[in-house]
Amino acid sequence: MEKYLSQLNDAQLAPTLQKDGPMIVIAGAGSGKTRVLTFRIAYLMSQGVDAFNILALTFTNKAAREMKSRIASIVGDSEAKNLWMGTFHSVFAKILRFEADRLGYPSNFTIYDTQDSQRLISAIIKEMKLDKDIYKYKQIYSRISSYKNSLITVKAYFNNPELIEADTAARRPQLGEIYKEYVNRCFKAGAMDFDDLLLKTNELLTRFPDVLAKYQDRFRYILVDEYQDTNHSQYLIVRALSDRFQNICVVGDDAQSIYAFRGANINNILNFQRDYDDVKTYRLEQNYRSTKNIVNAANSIIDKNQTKLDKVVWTSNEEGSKIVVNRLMTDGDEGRYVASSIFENKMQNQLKNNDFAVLYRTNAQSRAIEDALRKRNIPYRIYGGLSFYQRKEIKDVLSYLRMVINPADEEALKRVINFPPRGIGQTTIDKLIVAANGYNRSIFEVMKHINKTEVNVNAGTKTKLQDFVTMIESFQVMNQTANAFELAEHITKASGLIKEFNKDGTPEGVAKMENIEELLNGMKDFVEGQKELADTTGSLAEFLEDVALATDLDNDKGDDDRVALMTIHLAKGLEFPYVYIVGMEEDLFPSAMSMNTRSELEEERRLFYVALTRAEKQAYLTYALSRYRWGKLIDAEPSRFIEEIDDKYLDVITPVDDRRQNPMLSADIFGDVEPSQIRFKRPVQKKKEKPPKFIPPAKLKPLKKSNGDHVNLFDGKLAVGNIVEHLRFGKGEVLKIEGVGADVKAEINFENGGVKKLLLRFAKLDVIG
DNA sequence: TTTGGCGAGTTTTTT
DNA sequence: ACTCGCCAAA
Repeated sequence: MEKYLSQLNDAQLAPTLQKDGPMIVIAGAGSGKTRVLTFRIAYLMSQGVDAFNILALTFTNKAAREMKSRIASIVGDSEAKNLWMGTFHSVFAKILRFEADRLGYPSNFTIYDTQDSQRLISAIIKEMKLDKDIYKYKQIYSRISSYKNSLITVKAYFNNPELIEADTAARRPQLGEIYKEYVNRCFKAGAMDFDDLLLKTNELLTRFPDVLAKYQDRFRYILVDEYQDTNHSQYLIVRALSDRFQNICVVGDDAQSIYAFRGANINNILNFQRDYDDVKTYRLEQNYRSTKNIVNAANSIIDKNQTKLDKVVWTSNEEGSKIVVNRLMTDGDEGRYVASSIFENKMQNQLKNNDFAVLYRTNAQSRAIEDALRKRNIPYRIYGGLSFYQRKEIKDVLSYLRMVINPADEEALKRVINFPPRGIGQTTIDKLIVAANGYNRSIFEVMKHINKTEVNVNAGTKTKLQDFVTMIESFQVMNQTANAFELAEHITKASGLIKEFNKDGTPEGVAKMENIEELLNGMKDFVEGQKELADTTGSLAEFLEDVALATDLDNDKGDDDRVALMTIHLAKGLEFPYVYIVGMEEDLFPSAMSMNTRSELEEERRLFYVALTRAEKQAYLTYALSRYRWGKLIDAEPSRFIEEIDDKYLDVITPVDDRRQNPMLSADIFGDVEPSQIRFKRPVQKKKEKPPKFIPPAKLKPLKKSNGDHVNLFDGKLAVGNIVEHLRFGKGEVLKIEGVGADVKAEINFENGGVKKLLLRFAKLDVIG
């Protein structure tokens, strides 16, 4: 052990060696907090603490895995095996499964993801015949979510006139009723949503003192990473569990608190000293990650925040290069700049792709970067966004699997009962739901005993329902002998899913098949991987739980060399030699939705702090003067955060007074103003079209006249028209064109010289002449 | 009951 | 572009 401890500096050593009692470690960015956590756990074990008695809560399951394997390399595999490490959600999901009967849940309960929850809420709103424009399901979901995270149960809600009044004032008096029905339906479906995993854990620990005592006794040493991002629900769990032994070690950085929007409460870290007696406070202030320039620049930003703990992060690393700031004309230019800069850096400094990360505020920004990287043949990987497991075809397969484990699962049932189509329509499903509510049974049970019920459907439909039940039950039988992979493979065939996706041989269908293929391969790996680890079973139920709680980072095998693209939120805790922070624009970063209050703006500033402190050697900040948002090209202004950094840390390569390089910036506009005063002003500028790009056959619709870009279409045959709207969304773009012609291959010549090739399919036309 | 066409929304961040 | 919900026609 000694030889390991010698790797720590004095500041890191002190918290590592404090065995007992409550302690908080305020750890600046890059100060080695993971190291402290790892060595502290190893040290506890070397002091005779049983791994069985240690609980460590981390931010991602991947972080937990990595830490565990490092601990294993110090204390040995067999010792480390009994450690409980993972995210709040995954650890307490396991405990809840074990204790489920206390709460009246089956131990095989489903975990609803956000989409499942939102669909259920949407269905309830419809059933209650409420106006969907007032009761927007997404808003209702986030309202219910925040109630749950504040431990406001349905009962507590109805006992709180203020809440009812607030929702009534917001023209949503039925919110409580929706909440009540949602909770009921989840319960009957044997399902918990993400927030329930924490809420029900709290319920379990409060209602059953013997259960509380059991886990208090078990988890004698508790460590919590990223404590600044815990919400009220998580806070109470930690308090309850640590209450008996008070051996609680929390690690965090108030400057990196970025999850207030999902209920994280920065006061949890600010008030820790108040919550426990004799708290020892440690500070890790030496940064080992970044250059002086980056550390100092980051400090100069966070200084602008009022709410913070005293802490001075410093480093003895080299000075390093200044932070490069670059202005581009459009988001496309921004992408191309990032791609060529990465390319040059790679060539000049012999770097690998995974030395680079591109960070952005919103997932939608990844597109322009992707396009540019692809053109340059630079391999990349996007983290987050729509995850693999949320794709339609994957969720369809998973829903069949969920039905096998928990046939009461309402959302899974509704997805697959008529997909592929088997003649069970909406009317029938509605009747089943009504009956299920009436009998207080699950929909599946009602279907199974359809002949004993009063459900009014005709004989043909009854047969179809029974066939479906029989099919699911046959899968359940198979699940007793076959492994998860074999079963899934069988289900994709037997359910008709494969036939459905192969039916028309479209590229989309092929892509979907490939995804299903990938899912099956993943399951195969899972089954084989679990065989080697004797402690787990590799069961289907386990696979589904992993899938429900896995983050995108967790799936990263880290074995391929790619540039990382991700949101700043996802980048927390990671580090890269070269970091590009793109979209440094007002209304984008800081987000337009987060500038109403000081605390919101301060959270955005902390987010910027997190982004900048990911960089080890070099950081780049870029912004564009115009950018496609909501499908439209809009003007943008540089982010205030660029101005907040002290100039001496910056290398601004496109100063605004450099009019030679930037013909767009004309003298008339700036007049005789000093360059410093005009720093971030920019002239009004004409829209600029994207360079030529081949797009596959486009759907073209005649539109009513509007004043958009004027272009000519031409072809050997006949096609004339105007582009009236140029939209970009998701991964593609649409030209809305008004014109006349037949099905023709055409090119669009833009006035600035660009060319687009199109197949025009005019559906409805105003024929001229 | 199914199917296709139409219109609306998408873009704040996530377990 | 893509998904989702709604509507009318088959």
